Amino acid sequence: MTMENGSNYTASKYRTPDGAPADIVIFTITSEPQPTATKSLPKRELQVLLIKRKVWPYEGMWALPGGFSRETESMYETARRELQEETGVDGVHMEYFNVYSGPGRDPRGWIISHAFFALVHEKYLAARAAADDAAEVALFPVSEALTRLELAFDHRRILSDALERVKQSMLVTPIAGEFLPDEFTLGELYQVIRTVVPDFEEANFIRKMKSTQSRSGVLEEIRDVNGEPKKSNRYSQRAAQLYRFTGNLPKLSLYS
Amino acid sequence: MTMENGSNYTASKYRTPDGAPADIVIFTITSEPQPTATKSLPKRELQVLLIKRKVWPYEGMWALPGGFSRETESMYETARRELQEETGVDGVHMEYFNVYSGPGRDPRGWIISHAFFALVHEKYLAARAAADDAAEVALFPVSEALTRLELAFDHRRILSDALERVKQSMLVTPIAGEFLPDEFTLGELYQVIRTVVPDFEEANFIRKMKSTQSRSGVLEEIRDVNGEPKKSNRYSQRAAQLYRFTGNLPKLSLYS
DNA sequence: ATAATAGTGTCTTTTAGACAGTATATT
DNA sequence: AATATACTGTCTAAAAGACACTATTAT
Repeated sequence: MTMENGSNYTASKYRTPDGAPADIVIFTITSEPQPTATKSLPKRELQVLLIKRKVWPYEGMWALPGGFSRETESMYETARRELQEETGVDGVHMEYFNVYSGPGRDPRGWIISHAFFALVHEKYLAARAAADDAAEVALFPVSEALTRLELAFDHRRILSDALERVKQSMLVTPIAGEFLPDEFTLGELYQVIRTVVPDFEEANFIRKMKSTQSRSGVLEEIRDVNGEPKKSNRYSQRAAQLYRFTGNLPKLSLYS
Repeated sequence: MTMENGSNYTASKYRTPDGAPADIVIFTITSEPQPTATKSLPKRELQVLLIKRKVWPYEGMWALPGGFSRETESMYETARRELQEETGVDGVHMEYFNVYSGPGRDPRGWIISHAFFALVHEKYLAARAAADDAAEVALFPVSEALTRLELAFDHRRILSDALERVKQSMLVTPIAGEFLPDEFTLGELYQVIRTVVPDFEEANFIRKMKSTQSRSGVLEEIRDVNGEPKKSNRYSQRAAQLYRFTGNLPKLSLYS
C-alpha cells in the first residue's frame, strides 16, 4: 500500500471492497443469407456473447465476460484486457456505461462491478467461434438472453441496461458503423439500425439520407478513382450507392 | 466478509481496492439582477460547489464533495448521502457519469472514484451559504474553477468531464428545467441554455418553440383557472407566456 | 420618450411525408 | 417473366430562417 506519508490517515480501519471487476456486454449483429430467388439483404440479429461459468458462484450458468481490476490498471484497461483474454477481441468500440454496487449482488463479498459494452463486427468473432469450445463461449440472440436464459449475478439487469444504452446511442451517434463494413449501402444501414431499434421506421429512409444536404454531413457518398459514384450490387440486382461515415456529427437538440 | 461457502474461492489472496468513493460535481446557476433602467433578465452564471480539504492529502486545496462508499449501500446511495451530509442538499437531479480509476490518482492507495453530477437550483443553496463557513464550502464559476484553481486529486479532469456531459445533456434532455422554476418564460429558458452552452444560438428561439406543434410536446403553455394564458412580467415590461416541461421527450435522431 | 423584453408579418427556401412509378440485373 | 432491391416524380404540407416590424409597460 502507498502509505509512506506523515499523516494520520487510517483508511485501513474501514471496510474496503473485496474487488472491482469490469464486465463487458459484447454485442454483435450476425447476418445470414436469405434463401430467396434472387439476391437479397441477409437476415440480421442482435446477439450477445456469454461465457459459461466454471467456478463458484453461479457455476455452470451463463454470465457476461469480465474480471477483476488490478491496482496497476484503470478500469478501462481492465475491460480491454478481459475482452482480449476471454474472447480474443481487440481494438473494437467499447464504452463504459454504469456501475453496479448494490449490497449483496455478489456472494463473494463486496464487489463493485463496472459495466462496459462493446460493439463488434461479426467478422471479428468468426475466428473465435472456431477456436473456442462452443459449450463455454457462445452467442445468444439478445431477446433470448433476456427472456429465456437465467444469467449469473445481476447480469440480466446489466444486459438490459446495456441494450437500452445502445438503442439510444444507435440513433444519436454513428455507432451503427461498428456493425457495418467501411463502405455500405443505405439499405444495409437501415437494416442495421432496425435490428437494434425495431420501432425505427422511416418510409423514405433512403431518400431522406440522400437529400437534406447529405444528412448534415454524417454520411458521404463514395467515389472511385475517376470520381464516379462507387456502387455495390452485393445485396441487390440494381447496384446501390456506397456510403461511409464522415465522423461529422451534427448537434441534435430539442430546441433547434 | 461474506465467505461462508464451500468453494475454494480465494479473492482475498489478491490485492483489493483501498476504497470506492463517490464524488459529486454540484452545478448551479446563480442569477444576479442587472442594474438597468427597467426590468431585465438577470445575469446568470454556471457555478460549481467545492469544499476545502481539511486533511491530508491535498490539505487546504479545493476539491469536489464526496466520500467513501459503505458495504451496506449502493454507489448511488453513497452519493446521495454525501450530497446531503456535506452540502445539505437533497432530492435534486443527480446522475452517475464516469469512473476514475487510473493508478496513482490518489496517494492514499488504490482508490476507485465514482463521479456524479448534480443539478441544483440556486434556491436550495441559499440556506447552505448562510449556514456554512464560506471558507470551507464555496461556489466558483466553472470557468474559473477550471482555469484559475488548482483542484485536489484529478478533480479538474472530473469537473471538465462533468461539464462536457451536462452541455451535451442540456440540448438533448429537459435538464434545463433543473435550473428554472416550475413555470418559466421562453426568454429564461433560452438564457439558461446559453449559460451552459454559450455557442447555442437560435435567432428565432421563441418563435420556433411556439410553433412546430409546441416543439413536439416538450413544453406546454400554462393556463390559469379560467383557461386564460398565464403570463409573467417578472423580467420584462410586456408580460411573457409561462411554460412548463411536460416530461414528453421526442426521440432525436441523426437519421430522421 | 426610453428601455428591455416579447412577440408578429412576410417572404423565400428547405424539408417532410406520402405514394405511385421506374430502373436494374439475376434467376 | 418474376423477383428484390434501388431509386425517381410529383405533389402537398410543414418547418426553417432571415429580418423588419409592432406590443407592452415601468421608469
